[in-house]
Amino acid sequence: MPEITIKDIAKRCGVGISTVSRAINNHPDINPETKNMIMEVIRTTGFVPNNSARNLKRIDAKSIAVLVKGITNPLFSDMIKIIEEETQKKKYSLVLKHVEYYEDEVDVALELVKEKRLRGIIFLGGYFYHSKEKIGNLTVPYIFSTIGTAVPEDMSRALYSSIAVDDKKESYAITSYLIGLGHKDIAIISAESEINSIGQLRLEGYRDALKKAGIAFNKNLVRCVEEDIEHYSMENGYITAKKLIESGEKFTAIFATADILAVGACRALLEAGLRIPEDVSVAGYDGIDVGKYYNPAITTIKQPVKEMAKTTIKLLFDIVAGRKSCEHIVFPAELVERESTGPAKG
Amino acid sequence: MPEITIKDIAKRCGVGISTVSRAINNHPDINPETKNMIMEVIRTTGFVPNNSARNLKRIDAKSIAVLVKGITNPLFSDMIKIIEEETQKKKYSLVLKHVEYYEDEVDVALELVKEKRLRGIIFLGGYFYHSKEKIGNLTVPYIFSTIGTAVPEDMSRALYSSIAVDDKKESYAITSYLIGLGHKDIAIISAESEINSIGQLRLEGYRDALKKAGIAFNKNLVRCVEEDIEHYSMENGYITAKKLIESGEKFTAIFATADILAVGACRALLEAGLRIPEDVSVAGYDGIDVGKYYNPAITTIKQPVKEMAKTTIKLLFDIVAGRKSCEHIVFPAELVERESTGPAKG
DNA sequence: TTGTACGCGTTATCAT
DNA sequence: ATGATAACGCGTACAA
Repeated sequence: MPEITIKDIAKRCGVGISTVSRAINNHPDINPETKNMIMEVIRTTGFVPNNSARNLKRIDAKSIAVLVKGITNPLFSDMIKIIEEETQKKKYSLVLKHVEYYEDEVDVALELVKEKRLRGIIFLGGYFYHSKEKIGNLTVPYIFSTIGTAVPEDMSRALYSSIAVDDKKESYAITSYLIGLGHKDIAIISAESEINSIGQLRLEGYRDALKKAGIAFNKNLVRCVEEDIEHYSMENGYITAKKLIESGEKFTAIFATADILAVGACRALLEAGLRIPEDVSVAGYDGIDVGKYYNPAITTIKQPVKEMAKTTIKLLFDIVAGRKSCEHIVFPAELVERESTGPAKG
Repeated sequence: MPEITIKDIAKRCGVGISTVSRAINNHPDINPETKNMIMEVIRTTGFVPNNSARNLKRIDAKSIAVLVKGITNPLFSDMIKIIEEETQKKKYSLVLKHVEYYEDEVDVALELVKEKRLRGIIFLGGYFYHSKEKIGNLTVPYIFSTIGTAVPEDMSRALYSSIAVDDKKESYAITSYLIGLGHKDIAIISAESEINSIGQLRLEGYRDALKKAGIAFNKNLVRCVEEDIEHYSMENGYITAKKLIESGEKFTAIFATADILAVGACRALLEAGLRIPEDVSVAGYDGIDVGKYYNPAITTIKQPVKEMAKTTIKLLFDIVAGRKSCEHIVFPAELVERESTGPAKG
């Protein structure tokens, strides 16, 4: 297939290549008439400039990228939307790239930087066990926005920026809240078992809260989701809660480490004939929409997604502009009491 | 920043450029020793080939793309996952591209084809009012997978392929189901007012069903979602249902044209002290997870997402391989009766 | 205002 | 097995 190029347009118009280029890129020094003529030919001929060739030449791209690991995560949608808006305001273009779960996000970033001449990168999701040397190759500014992610503490903090919620602390807070309601047998549904994962951090907060209250830790109340299906899914929350119920282990509350798991857990409880919160209280984490509209509405730790997104993009532009270097910002989350939690039974 | 290129590697290794290229691309005719040496240098030096340059040269890309309009749509996640799997099996690479709601998907496709040398395209979401001439510029095979999309009938059917569910028919089916339960005052919550949108098609099915049953059409029972917030969202379902309730108009059932709207509607009903389905029945459309786990579980029209995705990718590869030309496949959906619908009151 | 010619980083072709 | 060189399509100094 003979792809149509800028040369063909030039020939057809009886002008030079550069004139066509000028027309395409809205350059000032070009005769409006010739420009119109050229644009007309381009329209009728259906010519589309080849981006690869453009990127290859261009030094100045004015674009940043968001690398998302896990498009399924509803928290990301809101963040992306805000990042898009702010990026547009700055007259930058945004490259949104979906990273497969088996891909290394830094490798993907490295490629993308060369390909698109990026000025900066935002990492959304994924874990970050990246060697210093590899991440050192990343010559453009980057930020780990760790909603749903854990940044290992051993990573040199001067090397990167991060925006995050303190998972351990917030997890501690909601567990303490349940304890305050009189609950002692609190089950936890956790999504990951790897070290430094958010699942682990949230689990730690839970343990700390129990310890503080002098409640013995019962490992039978710690339930990890199924490995072979999507970890963060209603289905997995449902299955895991169902197993918990059928195990006969006693509990009066469940802390699901994600709202999406909480929904599934609620369903399992309801199907077992248990009332929420009269028989069992359920608390979630994240603050996504579904928790608000569920019946009963689910008590949760709400992450300030919008503020975090705004801060993320602002920080990135500050760094790009040389106004700032690395920063590590931790946002407080909010405990939202709704209908799914109440005093412990009896 | 002095970007490191293949030339630098060649110099450093004391070999020719082409040898380095061969090493990178796993070409057969290269001495394993030199290859190892080169790869080692590449590793230590952190060299990453420039994709723009590669795409510019390459004839043979073996890649296809999915253009998604509306990442929020949970239906798409499942489809994408399957498409990814199948694509990998065929040793193709997949380019996933998010199209902004204000962008023209065909324009984006046109660019992408040139940039990435695509072999085929799958359109997910979006509407398709594309002029023949414009879409005629698309020289590679493409498929409109119309889950959540309407293909205008006036489009020359020989020009494109499509995979779809008959929105009108299925909408007719679920409305008839409600009528069969004795409902006469059935409200509908619809998401779009544009002609040929799925919203409209589903509305038509609803009207047809009423007509068939001899029930007068009451325009006060047709409620369109708010324009200024995300159309397909729980929030919008909630707001719209709330307005309906407060209007005082009488109804015993609601047909929400998307499960996600149905969830919001349920919440509004429950907050108004109405019981589901005793006072009001609620039916959705789509068959997404949340409907299954909601309380009450929501009766719906379930789209065979996985089968559709499999068929889509299979058809695309068949067309790419020249085994087939255009096809238009309509899938039957399934009416799933759950807890949110019951006999009409009184 | 417009056209010519070079180079961006890579792969493919053709010698060697 | 390896190296030199011509494209790929476009932007841009520079010349006209």
